[in-house]
Amino acid sequence: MPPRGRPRKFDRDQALQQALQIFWEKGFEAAQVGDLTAAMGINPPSFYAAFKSKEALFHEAFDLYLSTIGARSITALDATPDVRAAIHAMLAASADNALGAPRAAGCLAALGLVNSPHDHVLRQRMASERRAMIQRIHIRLEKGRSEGQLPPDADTSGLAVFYASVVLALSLQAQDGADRPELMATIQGAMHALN
Amino acid sequence: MPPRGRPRKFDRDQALQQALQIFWEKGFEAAQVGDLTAAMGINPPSFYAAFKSKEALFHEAFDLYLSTIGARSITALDATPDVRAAIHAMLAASADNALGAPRAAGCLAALGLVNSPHDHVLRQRMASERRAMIQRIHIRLEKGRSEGQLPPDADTSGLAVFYASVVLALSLQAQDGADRPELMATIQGAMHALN
DNA sequence: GCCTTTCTATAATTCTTGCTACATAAATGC
DNA sequence: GCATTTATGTAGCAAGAATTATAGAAAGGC
Repeated sequence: MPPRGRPRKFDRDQALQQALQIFWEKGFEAAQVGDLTAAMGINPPSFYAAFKSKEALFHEAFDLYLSTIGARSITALDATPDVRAAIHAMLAASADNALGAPRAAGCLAALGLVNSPHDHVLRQRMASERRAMIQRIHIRLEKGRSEGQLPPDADTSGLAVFYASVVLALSLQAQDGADRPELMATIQGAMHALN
Repeated sequence: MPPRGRPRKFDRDQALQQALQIFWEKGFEAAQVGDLTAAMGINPPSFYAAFKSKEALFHEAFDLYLSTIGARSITALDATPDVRAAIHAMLAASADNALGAPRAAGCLAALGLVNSPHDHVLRQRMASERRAMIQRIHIRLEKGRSEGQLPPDADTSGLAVFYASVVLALSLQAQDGADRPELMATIQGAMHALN
């Protein structure tokens, strides 16, 4: 049966996607509620009734980002059999995401709230996501080593930190308007660490 | 002869240095005028009389940053004879700057105003500084190649983009609380691109 | 000594921005 | 039909932040 009161005139999921675009393009702070409601096609009261607050909306939008856009590089990392190819595929997916972002915004997880206070909840969530990325890369490298694709004495944890940093750098470059060849040059340079 | 009216009770240069610390630690937007005046030990009217506006003050503080802190990596880059050692010295200087920054803020030029609108004057100045860094690295690599320290077919412009991106990544990592060993691992990984 | 000039201190003022009150509309359940 | 529930739209509130008005203080010039 349908819910009790007057039904929504807008689609919540679609509005969330619009909100993600705005957050991604402008960042959390620069995206103001007026921008969001305009893109979502709703008014402030509907906004707050459906999403609680700007911060809560960002959490939801970020969930959506991770499960769709962000998941691509993780999939590339885990689903590619050869470890070098896997790292390359992850970096290529990151570059694609950065280039496909609205107004060259780079990765939302990489750059989100970078200039906010350290104790900001959302900032800490971004940082925690970045740490998780280091972990994922480390695990993948360890798997590659155990399969004999890397030398036994490879510094996998150092390499994990390095490749995570390259993902961040790709986003920063994209924000500065770098094009695909420039990002590819960065990836190519980074791949030498595995030779 | 001394200037006409009542003399300042504070030292302008010293106040500027304090302001730089605050901007560096918190970023342009998060550093509010109250934080700045508190650190500078002055009141808002003195602040505005001496520095025009928060934005003008940031310009001055950034000048100071470039000519002191930022200059260290450029000096390291230019003053080291061997090109590989020069790149390594530049990265090490960047890591030092990032680690020495107040509250692990990373490089001011690398991360400043990253989440601000693209048309913000200060943001564009940061971006322009980052582009200049790519240029400097490129020139240094070209010099090294002409001196026979790099293979004749080395992709110096691609490598320049890559190493500039590593500088950015070091700052982002430092903001997330990375310690020296982690930054050194990133540098070590990056150095493989020159082998 | 007094005028002019420039700085200092307290206390607003103005502008932005996230958020909400209020009145109204559209659905369900009895 | 009427009460209940939930959504919409207009208009505005409240808090925060950059900036300034006003009065008074400290120097030089005559």
